[in-house]
Amino acid sequence: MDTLKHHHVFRTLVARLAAATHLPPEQVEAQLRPPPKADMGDYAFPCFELAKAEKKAPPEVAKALAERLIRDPEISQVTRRIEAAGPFLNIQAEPGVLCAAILHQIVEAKEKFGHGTEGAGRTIVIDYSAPNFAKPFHVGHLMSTILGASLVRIFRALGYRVEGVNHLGDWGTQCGFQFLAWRRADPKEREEQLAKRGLEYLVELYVSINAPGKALNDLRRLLTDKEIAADPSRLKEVEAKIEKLKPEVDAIDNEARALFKKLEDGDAELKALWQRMRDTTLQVLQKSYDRLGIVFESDSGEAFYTPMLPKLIEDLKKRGILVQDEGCWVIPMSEPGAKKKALPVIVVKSDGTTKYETRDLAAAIYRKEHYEFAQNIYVVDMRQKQHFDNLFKALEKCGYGWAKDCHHVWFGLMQGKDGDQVQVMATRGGSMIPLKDLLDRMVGIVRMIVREKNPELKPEQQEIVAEAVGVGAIVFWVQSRRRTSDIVFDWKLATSPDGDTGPYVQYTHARACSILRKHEGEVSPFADLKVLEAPAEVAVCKHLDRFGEVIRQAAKDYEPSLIASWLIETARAFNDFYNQHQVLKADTGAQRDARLVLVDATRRVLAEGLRLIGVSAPQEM
RNA sequence: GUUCCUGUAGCUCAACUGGAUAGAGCAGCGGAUUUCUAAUCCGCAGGCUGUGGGUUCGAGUCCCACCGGGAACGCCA
Repeated sequence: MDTLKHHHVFRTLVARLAAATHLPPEQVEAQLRPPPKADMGDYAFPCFELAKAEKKAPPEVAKALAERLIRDPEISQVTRRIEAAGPFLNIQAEPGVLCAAILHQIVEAKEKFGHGTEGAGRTIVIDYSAPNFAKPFHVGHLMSTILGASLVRIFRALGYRVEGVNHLGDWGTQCGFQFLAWRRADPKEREEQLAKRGLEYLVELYVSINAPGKALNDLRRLLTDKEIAADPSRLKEVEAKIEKLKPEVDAIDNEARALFKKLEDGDAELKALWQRMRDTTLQVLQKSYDRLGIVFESDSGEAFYTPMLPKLIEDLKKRGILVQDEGCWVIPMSEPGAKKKALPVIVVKSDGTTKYETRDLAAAIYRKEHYEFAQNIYVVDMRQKQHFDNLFKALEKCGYGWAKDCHHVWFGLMQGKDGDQVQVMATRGGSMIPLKDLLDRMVGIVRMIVREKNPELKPEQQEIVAEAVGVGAIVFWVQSRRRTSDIVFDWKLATSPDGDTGPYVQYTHARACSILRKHEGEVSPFADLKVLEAPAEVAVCKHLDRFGEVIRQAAKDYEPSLIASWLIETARAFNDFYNQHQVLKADTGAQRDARLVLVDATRRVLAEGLRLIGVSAPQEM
């Protein structure tokens, strides 16, 4: 399964350690880890389990093991120091040998270093981004979009065939709201506005038609406010306002629902309008995807699956999986023995229309038939956890064993800060920041820095760098936290160019490229890499060595942030090396040649790591 | 009310899935440039890991309770 290839120093240690302890090599490999501090050594082996098996104290076992290994001729060729430190066995590899072993792997594998073939012949479907029809692309969409696109790249690096699907929210009652707003607008003006402002105008329509509904919600929220609840006169006032507003909101809701039903029933005029609105949306989205370097294999949204619904529903009814409940057709979710009744999944609403659950069922089945996936992944925020739990359970109830291959990769919410109030960014509330604004602002900040730091760069080159570093900074910011925590959007934090950021890693990469550029020649393939013995050199190599392991962990946990933090650590190690040692003006030619290999390897691996998380790597900045 | 996330330095986050003295960045203070890019590097300071119990050789990590923050709770998506 795990085809991670280790260099010969590591392999030797595992083999000899396994022989000395009589443990299976896999177990030794799993336990062998770097100690907390670099001066303790390169590898540490905890002796707790071994001690348990031998019924001895761990420090005693560690000591005996150390004495044994020191006398092992194979081990002594690759190690400099082996010692017991309490219950741990610490091993320092022979520095030059270790550096050479690691760098040889990179020189050989080039861009493929760290990649794997464990996914060969298997397909993964990743459903991500999925913005809604006729709504703006804002910073709230960043998480799914960036996380999903990154997972696509990571799984491809491990040999999987990956199908990225942009499951557009282009069907449902919301379309009815959009149509209603369109109908209420002046026919001449709406054409002009759509031609001139495109998506922006559609968003305006959507916000305006939802304004009464939002006002009603706000009023209802006031009812639970302690201060108001305690004051009968104000409470009455609020209740009166609600009563007054309710008929209007109900009317809008009913009309919108009716319009959506008409669309779903096949009304040609609405279908044409729908197509125009969809095209307008996609056209604008494409600009953002281009800037982020994202390409989807499919943009089949919810609408794509609607033709499959009647047959699916008929089939489920026939098999007795769908049952009637309060006018709806549902899949019951309650387990026979459970004490609490779980709510059923509604597949057909009482007015005969379908829900997004219906389309998600059809989509999953279609993907299984069409792609034969090994995994079907949904990159959607945590609010929909229950929805996906239900969806997967429903698939199971439909008799699909592959339901277990479906995963909801959830993430925390992007929240806006309004004074002390923290709330989720939403289109309805109008509190969201368009993605374009955020990217433009960051690019602007970077543009100023480029002009200041690198004035000899040609203006058009400066602009390319500003775009790459600006967009990269935002992408890195999103990727630099674990996906499970919420983000409170803060302009200052999101757009900072200093510290543990994308620009830091990009700058490090550019520095490495700069050395190679100044070298003006080939990096010698015959360099004697064993001369790389300084602690800073060894530290860089050890970081590079971890790349493959980090990619695999990121794939296993669906957590690209692991690559982001590894990039920071690796860049830091390289900058430390850069500060301490000269490359082009090294003391000896042998040292220079070996360090050039190190610089070249670092440059390669950093660029690849950045690519995997969706950040570009300019050669100068 | 039920369920699910979350709580670590002033702020934003890590901690290799139960291992050694809990680490980075920002902000603050002090240093390093006759040098391949100073968008860098080094040092100082900053902590009862929300609180209380439990599990064991060992807990930020697992279990229970409580407190604070966020979210979901069928005919929206």
